[in-house]
Amino acid sequence: MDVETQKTSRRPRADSIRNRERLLEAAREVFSAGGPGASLEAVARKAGVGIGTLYRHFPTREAIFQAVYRREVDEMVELADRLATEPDPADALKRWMHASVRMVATKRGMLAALSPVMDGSTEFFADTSKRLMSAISGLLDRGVAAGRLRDDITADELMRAFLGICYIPEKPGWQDTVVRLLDVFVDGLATDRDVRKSG
Amino acid sequence: MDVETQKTSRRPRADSIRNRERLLEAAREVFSAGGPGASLEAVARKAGVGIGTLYRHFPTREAIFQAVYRREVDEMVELADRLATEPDPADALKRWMHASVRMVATKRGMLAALSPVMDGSTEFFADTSKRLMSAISGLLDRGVAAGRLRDDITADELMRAFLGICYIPEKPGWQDTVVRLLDVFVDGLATDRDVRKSG
DNA sequence: TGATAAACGGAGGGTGCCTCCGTATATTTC
DNA sequence: GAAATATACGGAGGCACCCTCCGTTTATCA
Repeated sequence: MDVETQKTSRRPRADSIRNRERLLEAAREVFSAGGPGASLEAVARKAGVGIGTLYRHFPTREAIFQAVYRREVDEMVELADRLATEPDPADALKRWMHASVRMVATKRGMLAALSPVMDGSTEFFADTSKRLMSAISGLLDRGVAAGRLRDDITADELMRAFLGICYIPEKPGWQDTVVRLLDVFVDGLATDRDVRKSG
Repeated sequence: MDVETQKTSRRPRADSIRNRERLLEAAREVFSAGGPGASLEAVARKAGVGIGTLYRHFPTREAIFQAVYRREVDEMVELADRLATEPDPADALKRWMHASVRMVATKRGMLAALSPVMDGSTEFFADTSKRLMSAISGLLDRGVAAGRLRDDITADELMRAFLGICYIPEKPGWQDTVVRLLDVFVDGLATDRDVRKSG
């Protein structure tokens, strides 16, 4: 089962790896722009490969959605790790949320497209949301340990609040509103009111 | 413009009215079951009319979505009115939210399908959300007036909290979780802790 | 430098989207 | 009650997308 133990089989072909990469990049762009109605044939065209190639790499619509989503989550987790060195935990939390809002914004349609098909992907979402959770709780815990953030809010609640606030019907200025509300929320989390200067 | 003043033109044909009604009913069922991927031809088939008839009544995909959605909102508003006679305002609020969760649950896919197309419908959503708002604030105000609910939460905030809590990735037991969280929220709204018995 | 496993591309059959227009019928008029 | 006509109806047709299947191409291995 383990890839490392499969010495007997050939190693993956270079064009296969390259095309998979191109497809993921193209899908990210197409989904961002087109939302749920995005056509898989458009993705293949943008990637410069045949439609058959797309379907070999990602047998179902769900598979390619998930692959792109997983990549987004990776970036959010990485950003959280990078922000772990920030001097001010509340500020780090704000920055992480701001960046994540941008991702949620561009990927909103994708997530919307995903939910109806999620019957078989419960475990996939359990996994990714666990990773998101540990990213968010890393930032939160550090702030609590430093005595800079309240200790009566769990990472789970923080995530729910984050997603809930992001879930606002879009109108002009949408993202600004969300960012402001999130800042207010984090200000409320802070034990020290001085964080309010930023925004 | 007013229908009543149009005495000069013929009155609408009976079959037209009947078919429109059938289409709306069929659309409600198909969208509930199938989500955003639901086919308009399936709606026409279910309604027992030709596809052309569907498109004459609802020229765009958006139009039929909106008509169904408007009907749902009507029911939520009516329910709020009916609940206005409940003795316990907090209980009325809980009941309204429970029923609304059920609607959000079945219509989730529909709403998801709507958001990407919402460019031209900003004013439509402004209208319906205004009506939802007055329904919710009716229930809220009555509780505040009776001294049974806190007065520092606006209807707008209540609605945002309601929608935010509803926005949870679905997993088994999903709706139960939402109902419980909503109850907790309303309990928190109550000035008198005794309401906690229900649920 | 072959041999060949693996990947590639795109034709093709099916479905849905939406338009258009010839046909059918409900309403009105006489 | 019958003719006139405004109105609505149905579905064919052209286009895009979905997904499968398989003949062709090519990267790897010996």
